[in-house]
Amino acid sequence: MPNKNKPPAAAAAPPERRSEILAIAAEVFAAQGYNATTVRRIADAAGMLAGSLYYHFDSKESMVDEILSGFLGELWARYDAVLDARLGPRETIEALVTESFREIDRHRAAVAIYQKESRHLAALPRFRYLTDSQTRFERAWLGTLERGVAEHVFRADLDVRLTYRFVRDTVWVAASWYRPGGLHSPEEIARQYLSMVLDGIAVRT
Amino acid sequence: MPNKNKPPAAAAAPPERRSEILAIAAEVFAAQGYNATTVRRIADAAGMLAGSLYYHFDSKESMVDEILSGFLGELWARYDAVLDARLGPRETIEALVTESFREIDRHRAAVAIYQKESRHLAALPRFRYLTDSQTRFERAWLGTLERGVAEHVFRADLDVRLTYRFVRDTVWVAASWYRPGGLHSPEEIARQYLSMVLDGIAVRT
Amino acid sequence: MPNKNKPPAAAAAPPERRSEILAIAAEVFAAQGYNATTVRRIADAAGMLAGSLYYHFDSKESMVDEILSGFLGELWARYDAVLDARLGPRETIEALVTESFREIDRHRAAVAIYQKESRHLAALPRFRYLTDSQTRFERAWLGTLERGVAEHVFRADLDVRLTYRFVRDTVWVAASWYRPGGLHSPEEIARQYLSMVLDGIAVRT
Amino acid sequence: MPNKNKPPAAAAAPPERRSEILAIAAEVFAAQGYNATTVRRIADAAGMLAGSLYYHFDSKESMVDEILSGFLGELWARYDAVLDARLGPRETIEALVTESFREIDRHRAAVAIYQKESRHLAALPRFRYLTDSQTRFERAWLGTLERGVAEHVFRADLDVRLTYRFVRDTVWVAASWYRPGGLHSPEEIARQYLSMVLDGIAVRT
DNA sequence: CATGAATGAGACTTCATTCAT
DNA sequence: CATGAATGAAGTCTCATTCAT
Repeated sequence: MPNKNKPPAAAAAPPERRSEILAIAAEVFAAQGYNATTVRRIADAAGMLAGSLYYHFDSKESMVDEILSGFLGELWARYDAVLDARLGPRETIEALVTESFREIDRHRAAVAIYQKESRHLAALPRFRYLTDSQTRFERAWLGTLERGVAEHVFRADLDVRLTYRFVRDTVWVAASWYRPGGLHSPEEIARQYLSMVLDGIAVRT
Repeated sequence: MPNKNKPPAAAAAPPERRSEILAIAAEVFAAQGYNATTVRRIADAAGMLAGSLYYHFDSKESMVDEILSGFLGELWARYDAVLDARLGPRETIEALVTESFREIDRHRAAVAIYQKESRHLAALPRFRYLTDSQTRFERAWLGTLERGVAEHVFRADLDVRLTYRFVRDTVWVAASWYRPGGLHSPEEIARQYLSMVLDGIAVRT
Repeated sequence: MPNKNKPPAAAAAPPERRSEILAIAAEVFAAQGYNATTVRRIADAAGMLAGSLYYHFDSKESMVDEILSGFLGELWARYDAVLDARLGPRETIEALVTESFREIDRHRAAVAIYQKESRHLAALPRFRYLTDSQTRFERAWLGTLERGVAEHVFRADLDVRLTYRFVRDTVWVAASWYRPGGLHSPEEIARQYLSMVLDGIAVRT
Repeated sequence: MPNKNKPPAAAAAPPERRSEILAIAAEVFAAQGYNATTVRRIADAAGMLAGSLYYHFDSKESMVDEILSGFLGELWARYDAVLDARLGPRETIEALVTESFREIDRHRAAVAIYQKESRHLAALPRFRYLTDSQTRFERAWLGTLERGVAEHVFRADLDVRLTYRFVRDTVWVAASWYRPGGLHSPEEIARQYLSMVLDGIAVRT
């Protein structure tokens, strides 16, 4: 995935500038949308000329690629840790949601891009991993919900598939309004969100 | 004469072809994103040449404009009817959510566009009504939630603003997966969704 | 030169509308320039749709053609009358200038178009008569000036060719500011102009 | 960086290529008219592709802008020098005319463009300076002529306003036929022209 | 005679990308 | 590493023109 033109330097000497530019690019992509973002805008923000970006990256596409695959790689490391812990359904959902909001906290821009551009990009062969990830995603969440229903932890009268969609979307869309360092910590947001989804907003009678 | 200075929303005798094209355009915009959609793609889908679109519309921009303002106009007619009925907080939320899903059913494409492109477009003066609408939107939902808390219908331990965001997003994001004529009627989806949000997915103990 | 699609009506029944439209077109061409004038603008001014113009005329080009050839036809009728009268050089110049300003008074728009678009249009085969006219033009004026020098009516120390150019341009450029029905009659303008060119603006010492 | 927000007239270190292209563009604009000149034609003449022009310039419009404002800037520097010298009316007219023909000699293309396109372009806000310049222009010439009449240097029986128009037009229209390096130097043309305007072409009796 | 709708060529412009320096 | 200049494909839009009704 790294640039093919790059000198074969060892990982010991990490190209500082590279990830710096990537972070800038992510921010701009998130703010303006991938298509609407010109390579020049990224370069401007990075303090260089458009052409100079091509020393570091193959193409605009490979920038988002790196941004998204980086984010998904990290996300799955956390998700897998949760899933491998074989907690109960409710606790699994809680952990997944919490990790999701933490990821939004760490990689807000990447998540926003993922949320907005996933569908377009998935059409390109190079981004097949987006679809793969979504499949795994669905399996994990849907499976947990179903397990919860089977174990009488979640209500049986709900359409599991529908519930999955609601939950999935709400978590990720949060990336569009979340601002790191704001009033709420990711854990606090997760708690509030879980409270709503698990127990409802209505007062119990 | 059909072009230039035509009121974007209404017309005494709506030229058949116009709304036909608009529906097609909405579909393509929703599927590919506004920026990524070329005028030629719309024309192709409408069975005409790109240039011919400009007999009916001033610009690509004015097409989305008409799509979005049409959708918002209709939406607010329904919302206002609900709000004017002065129901209780829970019933108001139920009615708003139901109307929202109905609107998704009727104007899926428009809602999807609204969801995805709102932020970019709102930067243009011509689309200021998007921001205005969002403000009214927030006032209506937030107000109802707050009233519910005051009247002990909704839980007091939830952050109302956060809850508003969760609810708002989830409803509209549904436009990205909803397919009219699918398994669930909008009313059924609303019921499921309300059940989750109001009472939670966890089994009561 | 008339439209080939026109019903073969006799000249006895002159198509009123035709010359009406032509006058409007001339006005717009003069104001905006031939290239910058769209066929729709002419149609607007004539109270019809762009397509409808093509019932009366073959093309935008044939409109200017008719405007210019009509103007030049009339102009040469007058010029020829003057030249055939075989006046003295000074009187000939006076008469030509006077007729020119009269023509500007009658066909201001056509003259302005001639002045501005002549060069472009002359490149097209159909407008060769523009070049022909200019040649005849030069012959008439230059000849008169030379005759005047030979007969000691005009100063011998002036470059005749240069003088011709100055005189020619000044007369026609007047079309760009002249407004029929203004303060000065064409004859008055001609008198002022001739006074300047023939006797100079300096006080004689 | 050469693009966007660059002062249209001056630059400390004028990029070679830029003014080269500008000179070519001026030539083409003058020959074919601004509207009729395609950006591709300019690019062809400059030996590049149409799109490449946009590295140097914002738009076709900003090219004429730079051409015209450059020309007017230089012209006014000369005119101001003349006016500040506070010569007599006749000498002032002589100096202004001479400077004008010199300017035509230096910037023939720009003058021709100014002459032909001034009116259209002045409608655009960006070209308001054209109107401003024309106002100053009128003030300078008209004022000098009036002073001349008051001082009995110019004939009192001439309409000053009309004379101003004749003189103004004739000088500038010369740009449409003048060829630098031709038979006559600008000074020679000015002398001939002044001789005609000041003393007339008729032999004194 | 005129309308309404469309065509098709071509205009200006944008932008990712390349490459010599 | 970065710049400056250019490429070439593609995009939005304009406009003269046509034609069935």
